[in-house]
Amino acid sequence: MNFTTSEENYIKSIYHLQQEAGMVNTNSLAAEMHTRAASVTDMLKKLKAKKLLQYERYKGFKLNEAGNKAALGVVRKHRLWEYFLVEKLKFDWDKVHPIAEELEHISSEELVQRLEQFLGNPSFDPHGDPIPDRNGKIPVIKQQSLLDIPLKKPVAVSSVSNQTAQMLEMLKHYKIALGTQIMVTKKFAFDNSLEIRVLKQGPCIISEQVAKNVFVHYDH
Amino acid sequence: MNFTTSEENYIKSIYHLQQEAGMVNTNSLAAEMHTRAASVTDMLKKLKAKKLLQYERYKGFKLNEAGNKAALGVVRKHRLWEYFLVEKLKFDWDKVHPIAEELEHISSEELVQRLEQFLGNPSFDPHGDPIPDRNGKIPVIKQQSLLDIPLKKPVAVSSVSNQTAQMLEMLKHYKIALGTQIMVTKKFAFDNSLEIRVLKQGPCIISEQVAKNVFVHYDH
DNA sequence: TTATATTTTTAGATTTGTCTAAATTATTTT
DNA sequence: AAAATAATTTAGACAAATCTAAAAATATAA
Repeated sequence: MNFTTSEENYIKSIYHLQQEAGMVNTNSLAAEMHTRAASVTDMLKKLKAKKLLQYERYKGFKLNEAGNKAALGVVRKHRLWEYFLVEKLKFDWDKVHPIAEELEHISSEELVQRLEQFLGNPSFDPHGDPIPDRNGKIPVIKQQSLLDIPLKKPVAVSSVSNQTAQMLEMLKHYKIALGTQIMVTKKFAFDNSLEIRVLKQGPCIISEQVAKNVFVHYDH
Repeated sequence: MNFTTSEENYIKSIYHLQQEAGMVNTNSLAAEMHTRAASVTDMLKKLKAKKLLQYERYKGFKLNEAGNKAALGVVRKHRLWEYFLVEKLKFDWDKVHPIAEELEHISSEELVQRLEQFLGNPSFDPHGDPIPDRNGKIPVIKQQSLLDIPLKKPVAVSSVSNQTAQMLEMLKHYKIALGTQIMVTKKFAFDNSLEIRVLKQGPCIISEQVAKNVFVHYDH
């Protein structure tokens, strides 16, 4: 099946909202996509006609099997291109998202497979997000928010869930990147901020909002 | 200045027709782009409004300085991506054109510059066509059609002007690629076909139509 | 449980790029 | 130079994706 760029963008956004928020509705999708509720309704009809989602007017909607598969295909392309941009073209990891948003719509299936091979079949993109394989299968790792890590346990950063340019800029300032080793040295009950120690850096304090979006795994 | 995909495609086609045929008119452009003359007229008005070409109704049209620069930007992206596809992703040279047609519309200027550097600043794409630099400057080499080469002079293939899949498939069959060393051993007056000797291959005969599109330079 | 607020959908318009068919301008032929 | 032919443009329509404003359905609150 072939999709327009616009259809792919809708499918991908629905997929992400279903993952992260669980709850998707017309307005939240419109907000996510910086468009209007009426436009969402229009597209939902088209996607239903293409049998990519269940949809009854006023009753909500949800990707079906085919829709999920389509979404994973776009996510796969996006993350492979991000990996390419960072690892091969040496872009900073906080600059690649908008470019990958364009590249993810290039249609050639052979291109994606050759790109994947060229990159060495990576499992995670530069933000730590898993790259689905050609069958849509996603690798999993056990990871927890930095907020939930006990004191003095060494951990390594495995992904960052908030990927706004602002967030990534801030992490760069703290010298926190994927794989960076971290230890939580103090927790402040007042505002849930954390004092952490970044490997080879002095201690620093990060807010609850930052910590919530940094995911780590135990490092031994 | 930013252009739509459609605008870029028109600009690029006008540029190519101006190079190769010298003569461009509404119908030939429509034919080149597999569209209708009326659509061409519509787009010409838009491109004129954007000051990319001279155009007076019924009087013909021609890219101006800005239009030429825009065209060279698209050609540059196309050829860099073709180089990437063949050299890095190991695509056959006769398969890359349609994919590069999509990739050439990715807008990031930084992407193009990093890609160029990653590829080692190549001067020619996998079909032997010159890659404009970031200022639109095109490298030149002295080359001639195989038709015009005297007997027994060793030459190397430098480019192929007809880049249809059919042509490229045929050259692959003859084991002729860029840089391949060739010698013309006989010319037949009857149909202007040539007997040639491809390095490390037995002699073979190619038609005038093929020879006309194979460009070579002297090889010493 | 009626009234109010929120969410979602429809109706109708707009933009971009395309098309067909008819009209206009230019070119060629006799 | 008039008539025939070819090239080009206009007029009007259409599809995709979007929008605004209003209507309809659902959810929440008094």
